[in-house]
Order: sequence, then structure tokens, then C-alpha cells
Amino acid sequence: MCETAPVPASKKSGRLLSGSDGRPKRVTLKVLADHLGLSPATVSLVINRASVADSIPQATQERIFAAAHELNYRPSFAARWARTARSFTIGVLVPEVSEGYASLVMSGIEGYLLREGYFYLVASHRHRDDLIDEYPRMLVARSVDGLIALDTPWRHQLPVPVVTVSGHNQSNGVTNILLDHDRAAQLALGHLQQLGHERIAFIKGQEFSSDTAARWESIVKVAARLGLRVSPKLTVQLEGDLASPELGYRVTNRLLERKARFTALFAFNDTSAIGAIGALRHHKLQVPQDVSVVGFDDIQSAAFHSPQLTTVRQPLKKMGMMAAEALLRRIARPDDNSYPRAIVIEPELVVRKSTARAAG
Amino acid sequence: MCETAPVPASKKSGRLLSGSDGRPKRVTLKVLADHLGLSPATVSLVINRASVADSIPQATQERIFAAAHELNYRPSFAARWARTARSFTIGVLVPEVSEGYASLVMSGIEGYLLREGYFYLVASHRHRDDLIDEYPRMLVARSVDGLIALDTPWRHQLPVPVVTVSGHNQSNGVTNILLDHDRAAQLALGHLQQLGHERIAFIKGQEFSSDTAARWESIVKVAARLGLRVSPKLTVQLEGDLASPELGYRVTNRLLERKARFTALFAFNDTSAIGAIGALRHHKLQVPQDVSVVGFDDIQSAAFHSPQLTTVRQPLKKMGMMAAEALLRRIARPDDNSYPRAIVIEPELVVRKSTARAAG
DNA sequence: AATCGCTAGTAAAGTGATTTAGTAATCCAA
DNA sequence: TTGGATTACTAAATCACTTTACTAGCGATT
Repeated sequence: MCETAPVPASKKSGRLLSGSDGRPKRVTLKVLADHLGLSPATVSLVINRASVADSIPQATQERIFAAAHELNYRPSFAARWARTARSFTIGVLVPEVSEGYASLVMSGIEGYLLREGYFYLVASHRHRDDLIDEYPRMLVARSVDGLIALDTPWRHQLPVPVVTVSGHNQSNGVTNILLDHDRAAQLALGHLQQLGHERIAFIKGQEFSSDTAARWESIVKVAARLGLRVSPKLTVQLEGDLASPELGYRVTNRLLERKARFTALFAFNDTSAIGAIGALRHHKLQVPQDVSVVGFDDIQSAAFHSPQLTTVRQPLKKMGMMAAEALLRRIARPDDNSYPRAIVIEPELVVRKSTARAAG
Repeated sequence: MCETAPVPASKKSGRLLSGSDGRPKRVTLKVLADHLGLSPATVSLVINRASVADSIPQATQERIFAAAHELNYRPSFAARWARTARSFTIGVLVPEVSEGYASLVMSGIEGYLLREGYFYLVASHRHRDDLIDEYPRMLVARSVDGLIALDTPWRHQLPVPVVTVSGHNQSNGVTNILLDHDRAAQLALGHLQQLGHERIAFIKGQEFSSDTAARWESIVKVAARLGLRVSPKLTVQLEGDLASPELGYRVTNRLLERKARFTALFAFNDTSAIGAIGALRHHKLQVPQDVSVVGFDDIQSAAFHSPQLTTVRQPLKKMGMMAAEALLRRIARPDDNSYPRAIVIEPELVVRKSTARAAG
């Protein structure tokens, strides 16, 4: 018989079981305090390493930490927020959780956040105006400490710090992370000009994409400086909010139907560049022999497309990281009004196989 | 002069301003109740449409809703959780966010969740064992109502419902969403056999990927049934946790160095298939004339790669949706133990241009 | 002996909700 | 006229924690 056999430690203390159903019951601060014969206040102070707890002897502190560990005590974030209004959670607003742009930036955001003990909530608005209005409010209602918005027009005033990536706006209280579009245009157009291209076609971004206008202005400006023509006949614009090469395919077909000749194409992003190459090929045009194509972003598939895509690299992961860093810095000093309004990032030209010397 | 111009409505009533600093002050239940001359209890009951509130006259209810709207009242989630232990938030654990696979499933999860008023926290473990252990606990500490894990081995017992996608495990309390791998193997191998292929090479998934084992077993089983040889000399395995075609490129090079002849290649996923095509091309082998290649997943780039990729489609978005649906159903009935342990999804063969009749 | 300062804590008030139990007022039927 | 039911609410407890203010006890100093 085993009547005196000790109850296994794991059953006795690894978890407190609620009387009947055997489901694990939360170990709360009170439970822990009772277990220790101390008050919840003392335990809370020690666990949060409050300076008031300096006077509590090492021995007791160790006893508390040991018990917390033994009972597997996890403070309830919800309860903590109720008092402190700090949730260690931020909101991330994206157009959509796609393969390319958004997920790379998110990956950068995440890397930084998790290291700092933050988590993030995601919401994607699919360019719907009502959702762009509603989600930030809902996220604030969930007491996020701050917000990062990707490629989203911003017209809100929120009671928390906001960082936008490629936001292009002058709202109050917003830090903008953006690419140096002049430099980007210079890199791409300079490269094409060096290869002898003079008739260059352009795919503009969708109207709703917040980068579209700035990028286009830079292109027009830089083209003028370089003495290159930007012809409306050689310009098309993406339409539709699908994040698929299909969009680039469609507009390039439309471009080709116009019968205007061009030897190079500068696309709004890699995804549309890939679609464009499909359309060119469909019209029996070889890339890069007949037409050189330059993409934008440098998403993963760019390097492995065939031909490998020459593209203007946006350091998307880094931009995500910097967004997270800027946001946390602002959260840490809510009353410091000297935060940067804009952080500009340098693009980089990645020359691969989709561009070549202009024919004839 | 505009001295008498009315204050815009949004400034007057959209927000209560705290006396001095002008920053918006939260509208709490108490503020709202004071404004209405009612008790917080009444307002809370009406707003939550509790059945106790049936006795409260329509007129009052409307007055409450009108005021809530006018003052832009948003209940504090944090405070609500302290009482109810329901956060309307779930956790999503992924290997990494930047990948085609994860972002498609997440997109499906999100579509369903947001419609139901849930948000989700994301954490990516990058296959690190310590993080696979730690993140679920941290998410639970943040009082998520449930957890979805993608492509992650699961060994936990959590106090909340868990749904895994491609998890392959028998843990208690877990609902598995998984693909019918037998059918997938049948589709791919049947297709290749019909095209006259007999010597087929295989790229297995990484050791850590939870789909690897199940998929391989199915391939071996189905190949036997079809009378196809699965030769170790024609089998390679992905290594490294990079989600890039690079991995497929490397192992295919190694495969080609072995000098064993094959006319078709079945890759573990589209990403590695794209890398494999790069390697084949590098060895002057044409796809599909010399070697047919079949991918897996049908990520977006599959359709726009050149040649367009023949692949076994996993309906990833749908799998994400079903995961979310299954999870919310379990959250709604925490004591119902009859939830499904597994939900099997049918794959689909998408024939494009990377497969062709075997060369003589 | 009175005061001071230190130690090792604790009591209690918040945080913004939810929820149960209760109550005052009115109405209706026996 | 009394009792019960209904109506329209409210008081107060509760959730799990944080944080400020306070105290009891004790040795040391003046």
C-alpha cells in the first residue's frame, strides 16, 4: 500500500487544480501571496523590482521568486493594464498580409519588438476607407501602446504615438519612415541611361498606394535632370488591389497595344515587373534583349525569377525594424515632443539579368 | 474675421479634453454614466445587451446608445478582461512571417477573425526550440482566448484551445488542420506517371518542418502502389531555416553532382522548386523539356514563374480560415469535449508549364 | 527619555469594467 | 387594503493587479 507515498511534486505544486474538473486554475498574485504567508503588495513589489522593495531582505525576495517559479506564476497582463495603461502591445495596420512587401516589413517590426518584450496585433484594411478609419480606433480601444501603419494614408489624431512606413503625410504626432525616392529614381534611370536606353516606359502604382505620388514626382524630376523623356503614351498605371503579378501583366498588355516603341520598362514594384515580363514574353519580346525591365522592392522572388530581376532594393526588413525602434522610443518618452517627423532610408540598385544594353 | 464661427462639432463633442494639456482624455463608463445621470451599472447592462436590461425602457436605451456614440465611448478591453477573462484575442505562432506559406495562411486566419471581432497576436519562433516553448506561455499570459500554430511541432498542454495547421501530432486538446497527403502524392505522381516519367527525383522538406514526415510517407506509399521507384540516390533533403529558393538551388546542385539520371523532380514546396529550376538551368537542363518539375503549395509566384509552375495546391487561405473557425467554435464552448481532433483538406493539382511528356 | 531612522513589511485605494442582489415606486388583482 | 408582480433602476462586490501611504518594532543617538 502506498498510503503514505508523497504526492508527486508536479501535482502538488506545479499547478493548482480546481476542485472538480481537473482543469488548471490560474495562479494569481493572491494565491501566491497566501502560499508564502505574505501580502499581495509585498509580492507585487518584489516581482516588479520596485525601488520600494529595496528594504526587503534578500532571503525573502529569493523565497518569493522561488515560489513564483515553483507555482509557475504568470501575472495577468489584463489586470496589469487596467492599472498601468501600458500593454506592451502595439498595433500594426497593413493593406494586406501578402507575400511580398507587407510581410517583409512585418518581419522587421517583429524582430525588434519581440526582443523588447512587445507583441503586436495585426489588422489589414484592404484599402477600404471604412476599415482604415475603424481599425485604428479598435486597436486603441484594445489599449495598444502605439501603432505602425504600412503604406496607408493617415488622417487620424490618435492618443498614442504613430509611425508610418511609406505614409507620406504631415499629420501631427506621426513619424514617417520613407525611402529616398529621388535617389531611387536616380539609380534606376541612371542605370538605364548608361545602358543606352532613351525610350523608357513606366508602370505607376495604384492610386491608393501612398508611395505612388512621391515616387512619380521623383521620376519626373530626375528624368528631366537626365534629359530623358517621360511620355504619357509610355505610361500606364496599376489598378485593383490584388497583390499579384496579374496586375502588371494586364497593364503591360495595354501598353503594348498602343504600339509605341520602348526599349526599357521601370515598374512600380517587383510583383508588377514579373507580370510585365510575362506580358512581354507573350508578345514575343525577350527580356533583356528586346526590353530591359527594372523592378522595385527586391522581394524574395526577384532574385529567383528568370531572368533574375534588376531592381531598386528597399531595405524592407530594416525599415520595419526602424519603425519599431522609433515607435518604442516614443512610447518610452510620451511627453518628449522632439521625436523625428521623418526618417529617410537609402535605396540600393541591385543589377541582375533583366537589364542589358539597349538594342540598336 | 471669424470670431463667431462655430466650433467644429468634432472638437466640441467628439472628445472630452482634459483641462490643461489638451490631450484627449478617455471616455470611461463612469464619465458616460455621469453625463447621462445614470449609474455605471445601468449603462453597462444596456450596452452589453444583457437580458437583465430587458426591463429598461426603449427610450432610455436609445438615450444611452446616443450618448455613447456622441462621446465616442470605447470600453476598455483591459478592464473588461480583468472581469471576464475573455480577451477576444488569439495568438498565432508561425515559423516566420516573411514566407509565402505563413502569410497566406495568416491571411485566411485574419479574414475570419476580424469578421468575428477578434484580433490576433503574432509570434515567430524561427524553429528555435526555446521560443517554441516560451511563446505559447507568453501568449497565454497575455490572456489570449486560444492559439493557432502553423507548421510547428506541438508538445504543450495549454489551458486554452489550440488549433494547429500541418501540425501532425496527437497532443490532447489540439485540433489539427491537415492536408490529405496521400491524395497529394497520388495527384503529383499520377500526373508524372501519365506523362511517362519513371525516374523521379525528390526534394524532402527540412527535418524540423512538421509536414516533412507525413508527406514523405505518403510519397513512398503511393509510389509503391503505382509501381514507381523511390531511389535514395535520387532523394535529397532541404537544410537550413531560410525560406528562400536558395535552399532548393543548393540541394539540386548536390543531386546533379551524383550523376544519376532522372526525368522529373517533385519538390517539397514551390520555393524549393523555383530554386531547383535555377540549378537545372545552370546545368544546361531545360524545364520541362529535359526535366519536369512539380512544386507544392501554389504560392503566388508559382503562377508567374517562368516556366509557370505545375504544383500541388494547398488551399492555404482556406486552411487558415478553417483553423480560425474551428478555434472560435471551441472558444465558444469551452466545456464541450466533442470538438474534432483533425480536419482534413483536399489538395488540388494545378498543371502549368513546368511538366511535360518524358523525353524518349 | 525622547527622538530618529531604518527595516520589513501591510492596508487600502485605485484601474474600468461586469454582474448579482436588492430596492423604491407603481400597478393590478383579490 | 394588502400582497404580489412588474418596472426601472442602483449599490456593491468582484476581477487581478499596482502603488502610495502608513505602521510596528527595534536599535542607535542625543
